[in-house]
Amino acid sequence: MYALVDCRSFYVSCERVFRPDLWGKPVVVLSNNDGCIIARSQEAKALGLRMGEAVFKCQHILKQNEVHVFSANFGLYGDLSARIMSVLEGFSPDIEIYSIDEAFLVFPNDNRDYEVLGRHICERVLRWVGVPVGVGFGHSKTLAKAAHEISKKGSGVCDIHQRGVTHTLQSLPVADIWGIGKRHSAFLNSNGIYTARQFRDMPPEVVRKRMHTPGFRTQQELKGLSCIPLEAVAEERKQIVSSRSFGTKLTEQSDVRGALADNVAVASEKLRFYGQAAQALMVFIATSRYNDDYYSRSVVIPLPEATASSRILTHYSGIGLEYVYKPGKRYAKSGVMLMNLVKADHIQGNLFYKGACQDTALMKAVDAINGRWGRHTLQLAVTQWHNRIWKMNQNMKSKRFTTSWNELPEVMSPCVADLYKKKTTQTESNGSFPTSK
DNA sequence: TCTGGGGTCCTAGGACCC
DNA sequence: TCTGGGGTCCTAGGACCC
Repeated sequence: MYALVDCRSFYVSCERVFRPDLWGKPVVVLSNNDGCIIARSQEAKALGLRMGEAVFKCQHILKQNEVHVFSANFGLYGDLSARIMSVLEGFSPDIEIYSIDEAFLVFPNDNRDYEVLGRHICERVLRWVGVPVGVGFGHSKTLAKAAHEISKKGSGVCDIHQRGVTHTLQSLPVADIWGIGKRHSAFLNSNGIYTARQFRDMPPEVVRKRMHTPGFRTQQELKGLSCIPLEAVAEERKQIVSSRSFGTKLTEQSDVRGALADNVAVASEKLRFYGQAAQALMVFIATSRYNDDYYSRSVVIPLPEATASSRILTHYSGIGLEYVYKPGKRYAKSGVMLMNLVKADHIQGNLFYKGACQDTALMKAVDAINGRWGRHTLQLAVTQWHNRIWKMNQNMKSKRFTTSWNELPEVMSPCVADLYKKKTTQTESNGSFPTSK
């Protein structure tokens, strides 16, 4: 039996852990640069705020309804996610961490009451971490996902077999099936298929012909035949991307070069963390896609030898930039993609290339120092970190409550709060600040 | 004026091999 | 006039996920 555990409005719930006063109030979390909405509380959804909506377009709704707005704080979300996953591991050793806010668990298929189990999971995660979750059960991952969809409208827990699969799939729109995206649901709708049940009962040859292997697998899964196995051990990464929109549009090549160097620093740190090296590097830059003169170029640079050195990768990113940079544009975004990844201890030498220094010891030292003192403590001079004008806008970011000693939340017990009040009134005149926390 | 970031899998078709 | 059969590798583009 598969279980899917999914956090409710995950980023919003993370913010609420340290702002319990925001329960029941409309809250949204914004993308990097505070550009658009990427998470909404139930109350915010009810106001008609849409996923991915540009902030400047719905500013009036946010203001009128006193919506609480947060800049993205991915460090906080990642840390709370890790805590939730470790709680879930206590329920089953067979776990696949599917995304930052979702995990699949596998349980023996016996006669136990799975909805009771589901409620235990919800209670424990809420009590131990503070984030509400929902749980769906089914004999395949797709059925567990479907059960979870249904659980959102009810108590937060659903065993699709207990409720009756056919009956449940009948109430699920085909577009809400895991693996059926926009294109396929439009195609299905145009052929009179609106519900998950109708899709499940379509002739398999038709599904295979029009939606190929992935669509066929999804259909099999809805019949209770598990085709998508649990991936308990994460596969090796095939590519690593780092890209960022700039806080302000860039026109100088040297600024773009600095931003690219930072993209390389972020991506290659991840690369080294996974013990991998890249055989090729893609560089891309773009102006705003919403402008008429949208300009976007990319170039792939094969490297003479696989590497994980930020110094070498930054060098090649500069060469790539020469190819794609066109003067006179207002650049909005840059990025790098590390490709054709191999294990760092299995690098194939190049017969016609003398081999560059891999900087292994240097990178190890850089990562150790940055790990201890923060990502931008040591970096290449080309980044021009302290003069960067591409800095992200993040004007409403919460603190690093769980990952920085200097930003621990302060808690006051009621009796201390009373003392604090008294002291504050007493000392207001001379301005000295009470120290009790 | 202002609009995010990071991934995977599958297929068709071209280019090549014997 | 008539021109085989069996394969691999690579890439671009499409579709999907969070």
